[in-house]
Formats: sequence, C-alpha cells, structure tokens
Amino acid sequence: MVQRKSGHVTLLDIARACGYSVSTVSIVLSEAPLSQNVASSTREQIRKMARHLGYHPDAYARSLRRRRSQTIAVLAYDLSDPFCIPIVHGIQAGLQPASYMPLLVDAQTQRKLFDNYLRMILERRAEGVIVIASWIFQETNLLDDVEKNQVPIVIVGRDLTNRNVSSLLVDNEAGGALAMRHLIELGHRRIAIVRGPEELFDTELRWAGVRRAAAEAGVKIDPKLVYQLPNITDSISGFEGGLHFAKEMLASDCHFTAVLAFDDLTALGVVRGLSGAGVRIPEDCSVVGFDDVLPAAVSTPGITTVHQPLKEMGLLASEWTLQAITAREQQKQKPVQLHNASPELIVRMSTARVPAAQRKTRS
Amino acid sequence: MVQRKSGHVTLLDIARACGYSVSTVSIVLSEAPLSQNVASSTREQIRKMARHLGYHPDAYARSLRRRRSQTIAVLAYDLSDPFCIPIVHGIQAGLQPASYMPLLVDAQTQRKLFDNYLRMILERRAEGVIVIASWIFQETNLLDDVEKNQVPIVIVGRDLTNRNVSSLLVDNEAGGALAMRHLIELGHRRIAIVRGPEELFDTELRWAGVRRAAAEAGVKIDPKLVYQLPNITDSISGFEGGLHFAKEMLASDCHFTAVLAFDDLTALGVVRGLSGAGVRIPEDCSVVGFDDVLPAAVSTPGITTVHQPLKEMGLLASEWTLQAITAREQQKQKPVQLHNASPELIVRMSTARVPAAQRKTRS
DNA sequence: CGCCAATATTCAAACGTTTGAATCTCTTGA
DNA sequence: TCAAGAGATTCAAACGTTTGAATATTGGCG
Repeated sequence: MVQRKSGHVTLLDIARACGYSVSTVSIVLSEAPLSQNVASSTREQIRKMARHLGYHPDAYARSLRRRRSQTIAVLAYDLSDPFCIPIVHGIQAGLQPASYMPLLVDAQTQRKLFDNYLRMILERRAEGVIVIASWIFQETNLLDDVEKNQVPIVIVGRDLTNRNVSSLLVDNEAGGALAMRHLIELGHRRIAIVRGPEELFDTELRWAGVRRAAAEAGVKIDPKLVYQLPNITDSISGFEGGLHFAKEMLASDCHFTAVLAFDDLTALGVVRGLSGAGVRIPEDCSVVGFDDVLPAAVSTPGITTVHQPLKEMGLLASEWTLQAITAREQQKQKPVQLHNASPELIVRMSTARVPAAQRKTRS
Repeated sequence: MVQRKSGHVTLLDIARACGYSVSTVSIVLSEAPLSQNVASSTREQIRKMARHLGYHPDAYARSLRRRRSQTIAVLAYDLSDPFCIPIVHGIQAGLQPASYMPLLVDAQTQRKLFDNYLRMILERRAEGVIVIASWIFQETNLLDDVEKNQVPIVIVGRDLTNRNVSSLLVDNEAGGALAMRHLIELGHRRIAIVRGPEELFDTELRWAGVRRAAAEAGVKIDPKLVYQLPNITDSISGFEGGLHFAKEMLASDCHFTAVLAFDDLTALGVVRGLSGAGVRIPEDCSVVGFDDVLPAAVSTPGITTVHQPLKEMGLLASEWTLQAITAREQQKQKPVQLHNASPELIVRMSTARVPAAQRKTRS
C-alpha cells in the first residue's frame, strides 16, 4: 500500500496510479451522473485500483464540498437508563436506509457534558438533532443555539411544542390511568402511590391519569398513602426511593394492598422493600410500574407495567427529522408536530386480585 | 443574524462584520500562538462579534486542514446489553479531558450494520477505534481495513493480542473460580452449571476456572448437571436459556442445591424458572451470576454475582488509544498490551448456606 | 535621518473532494 | 472538406479553515 503523509489514500493517489485526472476518478467513485459517459474500461480500472489501495473517501473533504454532513445527532440524557436504548434503536433503524450516520452522545445527566456535546454537535454540522429528554431540559434556552443555526430539532420524552419543537412522548395521562384502572379492577381500594420527582414533567401527567381513573371508579386515594420521589441523582435513585418508601409504608399504620410506582425501577425498589419485610408479591400486595424496561421483564416476579412504544417513537423521530431536512432544502417549512403515543398495559406477575380476607380491612 | 447560503456563520462573516481579514479572525478564535501579538482591542472585538453571530468553527474544514478529526470511534456490539454501558461511560470519561469526541455506534449484533459502520468510521477518519467485542468478531479480518489505514485499535472483552491488537478483558478464569469457590464455601456440593454459548470465548475460560475451583476443593461436577446455552440470538436470549434449563433441571431426577449461571441474565432466568416451581431462592437453592449488570442488582433477591470493573476497563481503553495516537504522531510504535482485570465477588441475596437437611442428599 | 526590531495584520497556499464549464477526439452526415 | 454533435476526459474554482511567509505600521536608537 502506498504511504502518504496523511496516512490515507486520496483521489490523487488513485489518479496518479492509473493515469487519469482527479476529476475522472472522483466522478467514477462517487457515481456522479457524469459517470455514465466515462468509458466502462476506465471505470473498471479506476474501481479496481481504488479497491486495491484501500481507498475510503474522506468524509470531511466531501462534506465540506457538498455542504452536507450526512449526520444526525442523537443527544441522550443518560444511556445507562434502559429507557433510552430502545429509542436509540428506533432512530438507528430509521436513519439506516437514508444512509445517515447517527452521532450518538450520552450526556450522563451532567449539564456540563450536555453543553459540551451540544457545541460539538454544532461544530460537526449535524443536519438535525434528536434529543432524548428529561429534567435536564428545564432551562431549554440551551437549544436556542441549535435553532439559531437552523438545525431541525425533534425531542422525545417531553412536550416542547410550545417552544416550537416537534415532540414525541407517551400519553402519560392515559398510562397513569391504565395502571390505576388495572389495580382497581383487581379489587384494590387501598392503593399507595409513589409519585415521580417534581422536576419531571411526566410526574404531574401520570398523577392526573391516576386521579382520573380513581375518580371514575369512585375510589378514594388516601393522601397518607401518597409519596413523592426526590429529584434524580443517578440512574439507580428510583430504585432506592422505592425501597425507602416501601419501608416507610410498612412503618406507618396505614393499610394498603397495592402500590402504584412511578416507574419500573421504583417498582423494583418497592418489591425489594416489601419482600424484605416478608410481604409476598403479589399474594399480599400488588405492585405496578411504568416504562417496561428490561429489568422489569427479567426480575421475579415480572413487574406488571405500562409499556411505552419507545422503538416506534424513535423511528418516528428519525423520520420527522429527515422530513424536516428535506423540507428545509426545498425552502419549505415543516410544521411543528406532536405525537402522543398510546401506552399499553403489560400484565406480568406482580399484580393479582386482592385477597378476600383483606378486602374490607381498614387501617 | 446574518443568513448565508450555507446556513452557518463562517470566519468570513465575522471578518467582514468587523473589518479584519479571515486570517486574523482565525488566529484569534482558534487561539493560535500568533494571537499573542494581535492587539487586545482587536481580540476583544472579534470575540464579541463571534459570540454575537453565534459562530461555531466548522469541524469539517478544520479537520481537513489540520489533518486531525479529534474523534475516536467506539464500536459496541450491542448497546442494549447493559454490559456495554459502563464501558462506554469509562471511555467517555477518559476522552473528555483530551477533548476527543467519541463516535459511538451500535452494531446491534448485526454483521451488516457492523460492516457498514466500520466503513463510516474509516471515512470519518477516526483517529482510533475502540471495539466492545463479542462473538461478532469470530472472523476478525474485518479489522484488517482499519489496520491498513494505520488506525490504532483497542478491543474490550476479548483477547486479540495474538492478532496484534491491544486487549482488555476481565480474568474470566479467576471469575469462574471465584463464583464456584463461593458456592463450595457455602457448603454446596451438587452444583448445576449453565455454560455460555459455544461462540463466546468467555465460556471456555470461565468453565476452566469453575473446574479448577472444584478440583481444588475436591468437589466433583456431575456431567448431568452441566448445561450449555445455545448461540445468542438477541439480548434477552440468556434469560430465556436460563429459564428453559431451570425447568429441565427440575424435570430431571438429578438433585442439586445451587446453580452457577454463565451471566446475570441467565441467572435471572434460572431464578424465574425455579421460583415458578416453588423453589425458594436462596433457601432451597442458591444461584450465582456473572457480570454484575443493573438487572441483577435491582431484582429481588439481588443476584450474587462476579463483578467486572467495566468502567475502569473503558477508561483504560481510552487511555491506551490516546497513547497510541500520540505514539504514532512521534513515529514511535506502542507495544501491544493486554490487561486482565481482576473480577470481584459481589455477594447479594441469591446465595446461602446449604440447608443441613439437604447436605447429604443424593439423586 | 535611516535602520532595526517589535508589533499588528494580511497573503496565499493547502487539506481532499465535487461539479459546471471547458477541452479534446472522434464519428457522421451534408 | 468541414461543421455538428457525441463521447471521453480535464480544468479550475469552491467549500471553511489554518499557517508559514510576507507586508505594513510603529517606536526607539545610534
């Protein structure tokens, strides 16, 4: 292999090696329209040489010239949250056929990293940005810079349509109601609720759904059985919160037959806490989660939960982004969209009919 | 904001806006050595204008000129495997201070995707490649192209030093022995083993460690209690395998008091299978896993497992890669290295002393 | 007054690719 | 014989940045 100072094979190397100009080589290898009137013998020769030398076009030079990076940035708030992964998969699936490269970055719930990566994304001229969101976006002026540079944004996991950003999220209200209705239908009346952290937008919405379902069934929620998770510190803090509140529930003299947890990790924490005190799940107490992440599926008992169609949402997010890019090319404006995905109840083994003996018990 | 055809603010825009040449602006904004003799008033003016216009240097133009992409590719075989995430975090932590950008790609255990992304990585002129490996690398000639282009490679999760690639992995043999010894010390003698899939290199090594520990303690492994997982189809297949074999164990007339599973997901499958038949963990049967991934920590009972220092390995991988890059710059050659990380036993709740009643039981 | 050395700024070429326009070489038909 | 066209290939400029060399503007000193 020929060694050039840059260490990479260029068009010039190939041109010299087979006696044509750089233009011809470029036209052949990039399969430009002009290549149809390059002699087929020439074409063959050039292609063979390119393969032989191990040529790979330089994405930097190409993007600079074409003014296209063929890149879409995916900014996840925390990849260690199993929640993000299916979304990323959906996005990748959507980008693949369009031969766009996802520029995947993990902010690890750190504001500093987030800013840093956002800058890098801008510098790398991503043609679009998909943000997988959480509380980290309380102050969304961060995205101003992206908007200034006219880069289309789509956000997953939060509604930012009021800030002119297309958004995809699960219908949290409906999901909360789904979970609550499930417990009520199983005969539960004394239901403990672990609400999410205040900083999360999902919290209020799910809570609204829970109350609606309760109201519709004429079930009262005892305020003494309502708990609220503290703000998130790391990806496991939901679990610890659930564990902590389970112990608190048991310590209080307040009777309950089911727990509706904010998310799956919290539910798993609750299960741990209750089990530790000898409470059997689901015989003595039902537990329901939210999200349907991997740990909920593989634990024993499997956690009954509200599934979010994350992969589908990711797929749609990538499609919207691509559409916005082509729209911008044609000087058109793609309207801001909102997708409220329908959640689905996944019944596993952590919920059961309330035992007859307990049905009338009061604290 | 000024609108240019490319949609991005360039040095020329700033130069025109404040009446200096492109060179001066570049020198100031890139903080080149020459900038020390640019009048400080000029500096201030240029910087202010850059901020005002929302300038971000074009990474493509810059990399093209500097012949440096400031990028290191991280090629993970499957991000939905919780195993990968801590490694990625470690890598990111190592790359951050060097202001290198990780180009994170997820092959989703698909060969086609893998090839595709490898090509893209080469085109994007990554200065180094870190591969988080698995069976997908059986035929490693894929990496030849990377080597041809003199891009340093480091591999995590497999020993490829015989192919001249620096490698980091956990000491699987020691880990296997650790798990086995733990069970033996708890008094278990009838131990079922679920070996990993044949295609994984880890399988043989862990198995060797298990046998060594057994031999050292004078414990016999009953071949009828040894199972082997089929090859991996997706990220949850370990769980299903464990579930399946647990049922098989129970169906056979072979007595056992503990199960040593290939990894955590398998262990969780085993727990599910045994629990379903009324076997209590750990009172009636102990279960031990391997890897220490999130689901093992948050399930109930928490799974006793062998921890891999994944984050540290990721960190070291990034450091090695950076070293290899600087070595190459100085025309030096960095020798191929191998790191065998020490595993650590994490005792949770899925293992316990064998009950006295069962100690002498035979099938 | 002329010269030197800072100090401050600009020129121009280069990185590797793409592409509209230009050139060159044939063939063909009038 | 020559113009017209088609076919094959090349020219040259451009994308946005960096940087060694060059230029212009000072002030200081002999």
